[in-house]
Amino acid sequence: MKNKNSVIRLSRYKNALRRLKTMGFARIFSDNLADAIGVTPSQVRKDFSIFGISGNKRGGYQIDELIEHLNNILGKNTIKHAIIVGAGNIGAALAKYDGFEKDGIKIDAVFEADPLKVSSQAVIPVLHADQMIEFIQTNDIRIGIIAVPESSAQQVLDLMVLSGVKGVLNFAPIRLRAPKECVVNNVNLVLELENVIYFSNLLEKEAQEAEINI
Amino acid sequence: MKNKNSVIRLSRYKNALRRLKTMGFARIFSDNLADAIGVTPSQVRKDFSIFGISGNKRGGYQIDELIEHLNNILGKNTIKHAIIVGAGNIGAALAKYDGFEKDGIKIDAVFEADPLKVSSQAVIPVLHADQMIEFIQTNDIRIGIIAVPESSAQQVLDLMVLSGVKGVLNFAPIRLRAPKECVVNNVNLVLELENVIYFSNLLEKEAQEAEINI
DNA sequence: ATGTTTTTGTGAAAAAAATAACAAAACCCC
DNA sequence: GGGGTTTTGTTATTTTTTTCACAAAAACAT
Ligand SMILES: NC(=O)c1ccc[n+]([C@@H]2O[C@H](COP(=O)([O-])OP(=O)(O)OC[C@H]3O[C@@H](n4cnc5c(N)ncnc54)[C@H](O)[C@@H]3O)[C@@H](O)[C@H]2O)c1
Ligand SMILES: NC(=O)c1ccc[n+]([C@@H]2O[C@H](COP(=O)([O-])OP(=O)(O)OC[C@H]3O[C@@H](n4cnc5c(N)ncnc54)[C@H](O)[C@@H]3O)[C@@H](O)[C@H]2O)c1
Repeated sequence: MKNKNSVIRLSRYKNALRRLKTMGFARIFSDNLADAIGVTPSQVRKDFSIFGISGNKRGGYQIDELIEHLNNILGKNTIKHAIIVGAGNIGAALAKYDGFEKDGIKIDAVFEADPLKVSSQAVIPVLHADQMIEFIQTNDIRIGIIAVPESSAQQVLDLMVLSGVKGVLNFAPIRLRAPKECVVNNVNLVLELENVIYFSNLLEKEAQEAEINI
Repeated sequence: MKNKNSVIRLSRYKNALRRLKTMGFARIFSDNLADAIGVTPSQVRKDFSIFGISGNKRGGYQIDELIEHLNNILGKNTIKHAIIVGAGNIGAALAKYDGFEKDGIKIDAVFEADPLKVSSQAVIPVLHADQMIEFIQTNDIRIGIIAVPESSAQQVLDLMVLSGVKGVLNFAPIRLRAPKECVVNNVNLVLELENVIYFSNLLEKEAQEAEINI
């Protein structure tokens, strides 16, 4: 898929822009934005160029306009509805998190297999897993978050796809198979941490070698 | 940084291998592994080639040997100690998660600013944030996880770096600045979800256009 | 007005990553 | 033990991503 990284960066820019806006900026230059998310100014302009975003020579970009534009590209100008499956550690944490709502993503419900964890009167209702298919269909949900154990993840995904879900964020550390009409994005936190460990080890090793070569 | 993606995939391979091993395999071919994590067999062999991992022509790879080798490269043959800062939604979820320990990562303590959340007798003790620096130094902690609000994240990182932390996994949705001797890896879940939304929208759009062009 | 400075937008170049291609080794079967 | 088959390991090729570089537009100064 071409420009995958650009899209990810667009989200980052939007994020940074919101912060910069609350800091009182009305306009922004490619190098401010670059600095805010840690890329080169060229990269910023290139990304914008790819998606047809333009600013003003010497005047930079109007923040409000830019955010609007980014939201349009990212399909975020209408509220997006999503569900979470699995009301365990991570599922519950996500359900309580207010950062999604701030970004126009509304978690409509959580689905859980364990009847003891069901609580349909909560702010974000926790419903029984059996109700998931119907809920997805009647509420036309397109986005799902999988927070169930590895062993049930594929099964949950299959049900989601069957019901009409088109995009999934998966926390189970396993590769899920989906038909090509459904996007699956995996978040593997162990892997992320291992990665940190690897690169920090590498840095330490390099530092030691540099010391020897003095 | 060169080969960054290869390193990430090495962790994936290791993960898949553990699963394949419990399924009874003793040997594995590049195409099995490729299939398990969703890449091409060439990619698998290329990755291994880069890190000097070799198998047997026609015999594939001995799983145990391979895991051992990957662990060595990833610096995982000794237990890695880490701390979490912030005992909120995500911090608590991570502390309870058993997936880290399975992978040789031990969370030694959680640090929290709110005295009401401190509970030093818990399985993984939740200590007061004031004790962090000393704990890191006396226990020689190199890895930290940041699970505090955006507004305190940079401050926490600075303290960590000061105390000797060399690698950080950050959940706050903000770019943190670290000196180059400390690696910072960001996990931004809102962004991950936005990404899913973008690409699923794209797919739907493409599907619609394809329909028109029949 | 005219020159100077700043900053964008993009095409060209470089770097990095992924894929393909295939020789060589290892095994199998007869 | 020779011919066929499988699978690695690596080099070559292609694709993708990032960076560079600079012309042109806009703002400013004088
Ligand atoms: N907790 C973490 O910090 C963390 C970190 C990284 C990855 N993960 C992954 O996230 C997933 C969930 O982790 P967790 O720690 O929240 O586990 P958990 O056991 O706390 O929660 C899982 C929940 O899913 C429910 N469940 C099981 N099957 C279900 C089904 N078919 N339909 C609906 N609900 C079902 C269980 O009843 C349970 O409440 C796991 O795959 C785990 O590997 C978790
Ligand atoms: N909860 C989620 O699902 C989720 C998802 C994505 C991102 N995040 C991010 O993760 C971070 C934490 O989110 P959360 O939902 O767990 O928030 P939370 O408010 O539940 O938890 C934050 C905790 O950090 C503590 N804290 C604040 N300053 C501290 C300091 N200096 N030292 C130690 N502890 C301190 C607070 O007392 C609180 O207990 C935030 O940056 C958030 O944006 C959370």
